[in-house]
Amino acid sequence: MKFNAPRGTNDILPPDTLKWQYIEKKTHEIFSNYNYQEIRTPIFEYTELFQRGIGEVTDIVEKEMYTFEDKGGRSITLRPEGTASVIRSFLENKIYGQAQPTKYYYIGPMFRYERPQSGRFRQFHQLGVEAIASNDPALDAEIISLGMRLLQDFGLNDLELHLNSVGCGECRPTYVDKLKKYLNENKEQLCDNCKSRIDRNPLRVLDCKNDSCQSVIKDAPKITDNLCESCADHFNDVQEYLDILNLDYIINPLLVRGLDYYTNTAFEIKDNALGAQDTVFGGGRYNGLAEEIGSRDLPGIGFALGIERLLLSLEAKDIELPVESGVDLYITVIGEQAKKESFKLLDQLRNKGFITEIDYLGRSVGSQMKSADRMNAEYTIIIGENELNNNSATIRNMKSGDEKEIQLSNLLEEMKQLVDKEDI
RNA sequence: GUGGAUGUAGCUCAGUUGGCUAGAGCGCGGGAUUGUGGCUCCCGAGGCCGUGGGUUCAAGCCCCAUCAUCCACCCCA
Repeated sequence: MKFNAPRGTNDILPPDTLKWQYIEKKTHEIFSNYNYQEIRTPIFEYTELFQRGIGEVTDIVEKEMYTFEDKGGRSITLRPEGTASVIRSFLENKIYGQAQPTKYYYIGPMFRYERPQSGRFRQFHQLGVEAIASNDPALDAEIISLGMRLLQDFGLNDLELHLNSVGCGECRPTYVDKLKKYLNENKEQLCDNCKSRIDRNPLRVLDCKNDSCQSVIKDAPKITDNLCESCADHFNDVQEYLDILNLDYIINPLLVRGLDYYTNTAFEIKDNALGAQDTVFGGGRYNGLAEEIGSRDLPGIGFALGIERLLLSLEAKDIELPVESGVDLYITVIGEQAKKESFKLLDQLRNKGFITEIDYLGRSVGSQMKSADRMNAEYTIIIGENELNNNSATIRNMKSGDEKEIQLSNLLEEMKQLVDKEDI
């Protein structure tokens, strides 16, 4: 074995690709239904976009980016997430000049340099939405319900929705100061990691799993008790809209998100059957992002869903996506002459829309039948010397084993009758 | 970046205290049926035992290194 796929990357092979196609198809359907439109941005961007957008002190920017210099000496980074690119595109293309809000969705690969583990890869795939230029809490609820609707359509009904508000530029700094003060007072009980986080990123202390830290966190001031009036109102309204939609949620004041641009609403959908990486999708509002990477103050909200994690979640629950594989017809040939006749027939059948296959390995009749069986062929069309002489073909129903010989001139018509295909 | 586990056939895995040509099941190919799949039976192909060193008369097994995979931490999708 000479080559491996690079660490943390995966080949997606048949029949798994069918699942991916199904997910993509459903995504297009459902997102369209909510009137979100697809946007496709580059896989790489100038590094600075992510540094500014995601935040210099985040883990992503500090240690997880695939950054390189191109031949022109520019610093380029493979996108680690989708939102910064979408907002950049929105601003660059002056979409703000059109009727608002703008509702986009995207689907594609993202890249982060991390040690792979269950549910985490260096190249992974997200589908996500962004609703830009409105601060309406109804949109927060719409985004969340859209994600839940997608999961529901895949058969996932029992995932936990965690909801929080992380405040805004007004109230968060005040809260962070308060939290810092509290943490410093209880510093002795915190793990080393958290001690150093008090100054660097105090919100992160909140989701430390260390037991001793947990006991400190339990009585720490909660962001939800320290929101300014407008943030508190927004948070209440989001909950009200979620209630209207009958969506269950868990208020989780400890939920913080690792990207700097989040404001107000933050949410994660977790599947506790998943292990350490249990967030299937997560997102929130990012009212400060556009100003950070552009010059306009534009609100926005979105989520990103990890396709690999969605697949893991389905697997954990033994849910099979309704994907179909196999062929309608398999042509079994006996002899060189029959192969040549059949090759024309193969083409005609395919032109009529039948998924049709033939042997390319010169194998025995038995083996050809076996192949037909393995491909789940509905019918096998057998053509040998007898049939050649009669200008006919023998068709065999692979389920019942029934066979009959029919004239080649009637074959196309006959197969239309027998094979249930709506588009034929 | 840190820690733990694991690398033997296409896949899942056996392989004893180191001891002759390295095994099974499944899958794959052929045959039993000179033109018929699923069940059964027979035969067959396919292994630098992850890689490189070392110890030994002798290494799949012991030691070291290295690479890869998995899991966890950090953090996130």
